[in-house]
Amino acid sequence: MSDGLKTAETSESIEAPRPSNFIRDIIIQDNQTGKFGGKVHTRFPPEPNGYLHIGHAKSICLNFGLARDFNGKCNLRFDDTNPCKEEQEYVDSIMEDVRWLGFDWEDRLFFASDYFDQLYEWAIQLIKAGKAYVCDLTAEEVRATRGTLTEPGKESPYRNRSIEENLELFERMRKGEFPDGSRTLRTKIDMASPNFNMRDPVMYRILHAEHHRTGDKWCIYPMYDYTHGESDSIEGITHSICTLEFEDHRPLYDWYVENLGIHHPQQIEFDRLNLTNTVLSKRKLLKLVTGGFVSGWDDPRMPTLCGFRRRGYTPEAIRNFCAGIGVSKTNGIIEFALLEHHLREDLNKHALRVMAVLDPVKVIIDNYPDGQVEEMEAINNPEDASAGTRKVPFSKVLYIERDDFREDPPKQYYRLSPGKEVRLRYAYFITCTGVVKDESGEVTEIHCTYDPATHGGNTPDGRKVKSTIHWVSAAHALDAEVRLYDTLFLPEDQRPDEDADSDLTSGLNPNSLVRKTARVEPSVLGAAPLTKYQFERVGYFCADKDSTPEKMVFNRTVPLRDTWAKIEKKAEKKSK
RNA sequence: UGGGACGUCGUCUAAUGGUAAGACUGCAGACUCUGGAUCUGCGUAUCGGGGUUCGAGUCCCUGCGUCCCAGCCA
Repeated sequence: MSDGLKTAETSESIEAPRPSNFIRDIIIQDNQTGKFGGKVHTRFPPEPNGYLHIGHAKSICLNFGLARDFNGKCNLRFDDTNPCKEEQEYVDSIMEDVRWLGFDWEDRLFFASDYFDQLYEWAIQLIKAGKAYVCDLTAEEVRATRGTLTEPGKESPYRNRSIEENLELFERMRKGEFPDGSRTLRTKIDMASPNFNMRDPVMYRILHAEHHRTGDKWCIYPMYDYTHGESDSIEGITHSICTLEFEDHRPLYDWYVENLGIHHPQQIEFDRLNLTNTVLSKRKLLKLVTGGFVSGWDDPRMPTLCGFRRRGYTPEAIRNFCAGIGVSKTNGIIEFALLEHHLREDLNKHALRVMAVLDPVKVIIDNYPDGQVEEMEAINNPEDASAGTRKVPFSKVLYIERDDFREDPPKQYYRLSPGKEVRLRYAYFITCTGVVKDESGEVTEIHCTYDPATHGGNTPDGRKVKSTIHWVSAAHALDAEVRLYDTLFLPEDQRPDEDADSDLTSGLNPNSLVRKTARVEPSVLGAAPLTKYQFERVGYFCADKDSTPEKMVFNRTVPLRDTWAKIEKKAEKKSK
């Protein structure tokens, strides 16, 4: 069956097969009927008024992915019709993020503003056809005459101006003879339509504002509805994929290309991404940045692509996530855990293992020679033999994780405790012989003995130990700042995006960022920003852009799954 | 209460008139020099009511629920 998908000849790629979805079905059908001559041409059309977030990633993967899978093309087009909100900074960041995600628009970088001249010509064409008119009503008056959900609107008193007068007025609008908001060019359709978008929608508004690309060439700017379909048409787009809220706009989209008599792409709507405990609305993200609630668009707690990148997420993980969630028209919400699943899956395969202690307590190995240092061989990535091994210094005084020792161990706890033996990863078996405490009762030193025969962590007598813990040599470890992230919003609020005008600030998690000084094995010294590690038994970390050889800084990308924490939590619940 | 769309495990997606499947989550276990990874097992779903049909998640009727629309934003 020829369904337009890559055939054996072109699909040598090892990428997982993509599940079908209703949009692929439409394309397959279009290819069979020859609707677009078998061509598939999509576009990703961001407005440059903010940074891209994970929701955009879904659209990017969809549009570029469809083009790739059906041997088509995908354009990058900036929908820059509103000079008041759009900036070059956003254009630059969007291009960087699309590339980082792994997609390439080749030579097809476009701007809706590239089409302003053509759009203007077409507007004149519609005026001449008696299908558009200049309206002198103010914004308030237009609103007042638009009607309601159940009542039709009223026709504008200017609706039946002569074509000549409309032409002249529109020309004078363009020349800048009228102040902002004093007039609009409106499409003459139907003020009684049950669809508001058809009640004589505005095509052009007067805006004496400098545009980031066209400068002061224009003081009238086309509206989204008048611009989008024509831009698609100009670029030869076949399938114009957008989110559900534009469903009501489709009749207008169709109206413009039909009445202009130009190529008619097919608009298809899909469900936008919602993620639990995450805010994706542009307005709210902007507020988080401008309100100083985060350090910027790339704050590692932000769901922006640059935020995820800085946090240590990989493009592969995000792409796999987008492929995994599917595409439909159901308005749902994806659990954040699914994103983390794909993240861990990728990081597990690629991140270098290293030992770091986040909450250190001193261990002294009483029978280990003073001043002796041994280089222990450690595996860099058990999932990837080609990553090789490294040497980690070992000595008499070490740090281990405070949580890896219990003076009074609960049931099922099999790490270090008095009289118990554990393995120090890649080093020796040690047995706890006693502790030293301060006045407050906190353990300050754990004393142990080691078994010299267990060098490297192996036993000649084959004896087993229940637990292997990580460590660093006190004299050799680096002090590094680690930034531990939790959700930006209170964990119990699964839908912080739901309420359009929620306060935001009251729902913020005060513990979303915790800084600590960790002790890290020396091999990480000088790691470049974005270098990814697994701090063994703790989590995945990534060197931050603030990191320097003098002061290393690591972001916790995501913790490792912690089975013990679960067991303990359950036991706690039980005892209550 | 006008119009547009959508209702399948806790979550997301599939099944295109013919055994309701997969992933994530959860639970139980195996294994392990990471309580990581891996492996095994378990569990839960067709919004309700009618109808058509040998057979309905799928088609028809009807009810209910959810989302979107009254920007000179996109």
